[in-house]
This record gives sequence, C-alpha cells and structure tokens, in this order.
Amino acid sequence: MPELPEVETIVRDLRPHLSGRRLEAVRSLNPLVLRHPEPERFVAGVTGAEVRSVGRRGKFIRIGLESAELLVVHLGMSGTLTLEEPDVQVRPHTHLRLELAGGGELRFRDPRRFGRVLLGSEEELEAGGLLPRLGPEPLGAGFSSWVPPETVQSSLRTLKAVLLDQSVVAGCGNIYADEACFLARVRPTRRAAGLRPREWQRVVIALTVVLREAIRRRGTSFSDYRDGFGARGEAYESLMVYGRAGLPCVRCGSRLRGTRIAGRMTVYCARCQR
DNA sequence: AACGAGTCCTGATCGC
DNA sequence: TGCGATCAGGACTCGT
Repeated sequence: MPELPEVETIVRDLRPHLSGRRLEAVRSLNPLVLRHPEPERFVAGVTGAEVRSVGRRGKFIRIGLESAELLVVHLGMSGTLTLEEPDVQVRPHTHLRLELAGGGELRFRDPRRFGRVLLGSEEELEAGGLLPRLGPEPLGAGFSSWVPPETVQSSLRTLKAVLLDQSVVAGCGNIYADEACFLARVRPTRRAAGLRPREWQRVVIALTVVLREAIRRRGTSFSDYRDGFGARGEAYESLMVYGRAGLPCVRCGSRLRGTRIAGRMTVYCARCQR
C-alpha cells in the first residue's frame, strides 16, 4: 500500500520526465475516481497545460500546472501512477490516461478504487474541503525535535492510531507505523497519553529512520505498489515486523504478536516493545 | 468532541 | 478443480 516512501519514490521518478512537459490530451477518464471538478472542467483544465512541478504532501501527489492549478492524485490502497510508452497495453482498472506532448503517457491505475484524482487551485480545493488538513512532514526540516500537540499527549487513543492519523503526522501508514514502533521499542497498543517524552523522541526518530530507509529501497512492494516506471520496490525484504506475525523477532527471536488496532493489523514484539 | 465502527472495492488466499 | 467466504486497508461518514 502506498505510504510516504512509495509516493516519494513515484514523485522522484516522474519529476524529471514530467516537468516542462505539456499534457496533450486526456485519452481516458473514469469519472468514478474524479472527486473534483466535473469531468468536462477537468478535461478542459488539463488539456494543453504544461507541468511546472511534481511534488508530494503526505500521501498526496501534487502536479502543478502552468495555470496554477494542481492535479492531485491520491493512490489509496492499490493505486499506481506510471509513465508508459503509448503502445504499451492498457491494463484493466486504468482510470486516467494523460497523453504527453512528445510521446509518453501518464497512467493512473487503481483496482480497488480507493484512490482519487482532483484538479483545482490550492485555495479552491481547500475551501471545498477536498484536501484534508495534514500534520507535519516527517522528513521535513525540524521534525526530529517535533513534539506531539497537547490534544495527542492527552489522548486516550493508542500510539498506533495516532501515527495513522494524517492530521497528526502526514504520510505514515500501517506498515511504517508498525516499523517505527518496533525500532523505537514502544508497544503500538500503548495509550498515546502515557508515553514519556523520551519515548516520544524515540518514536519520532524511528519514524524518520524507517521512512528514509524505505525511500532508499524505493518503497515496499507488498502487493500492488509500483514505482513511477512500473517496477517493484525492495523495502519489503527489510521489514522488521509488518506481515511477520508469528515469526521470530529479528532482535530477540521471540514470536512476534499480531493484533488489531483501530481496525488495522498490527504486529509487535512483546519482549522488545514495552 | 472524540473515538470506534461501518463503508467502499478487488484480488489473493483458504477451505471444503 | 472450482467456487464461495474471508481478508486486506486509507480515508471518509455516521453514530455514540
């Protein structure tokens, strides 16, 4: 599932190929994935526009157009955004195809259709409540000294639930929340309010470490994720806890426990994480 | 207000 | 072998 490292990898892959290029035509569009605006306006707004920037905020891909509008893509659970040669066969569940001037095609594919596409100015999208408010970027400057807000420090929620809350920290999903908790040696089932300052500090540092390492490995290909060119990432092999319930802890060898927090599969080591 | 639960959706996997 | 049931989960909506 695409989280911050996967989205960042895609953005880095696409940026040099999209920047300065013109979006010639919308070759196909499934209205079901288009959250805003109406299809007619979307096509009119995209057609002929030059790409000025390719960026990311949390798990949102933001493609800036010369019109100052943003083409925003969220990959949901199973989404991919790839650059393809036009003659490469279009796979099922491809919901958006943007033809690039000078060859190539940007394709958004998403079998489970949890992803979505939006177009509009930042102000327009925010005013319409189409972009959720997001917490700080874990890889942004100064995050290593980040202290969770009072609302979190007094929250009855679990640490895991807090890490998954995009309004608290942007970009963390189920995989890296578990990985960060393991590296920080803090149990994800703990109440957020109960964490001591030094434990918070460990979690914060651990989160940046696991995210950076995953980016270095070009993302985790668990099932659907692919980079900007359709290739798999190799971070899956280096996961310490996610998907490893019942298997030995890489640190102490005891059996990793699997449980469910906030509806999400959660894996931790009861011996290493307190 | 804040939090849990339900919802959407398809493909992989499992058991009979 | 084949088919139905189950599971996975990001972010949104809806109750409590």
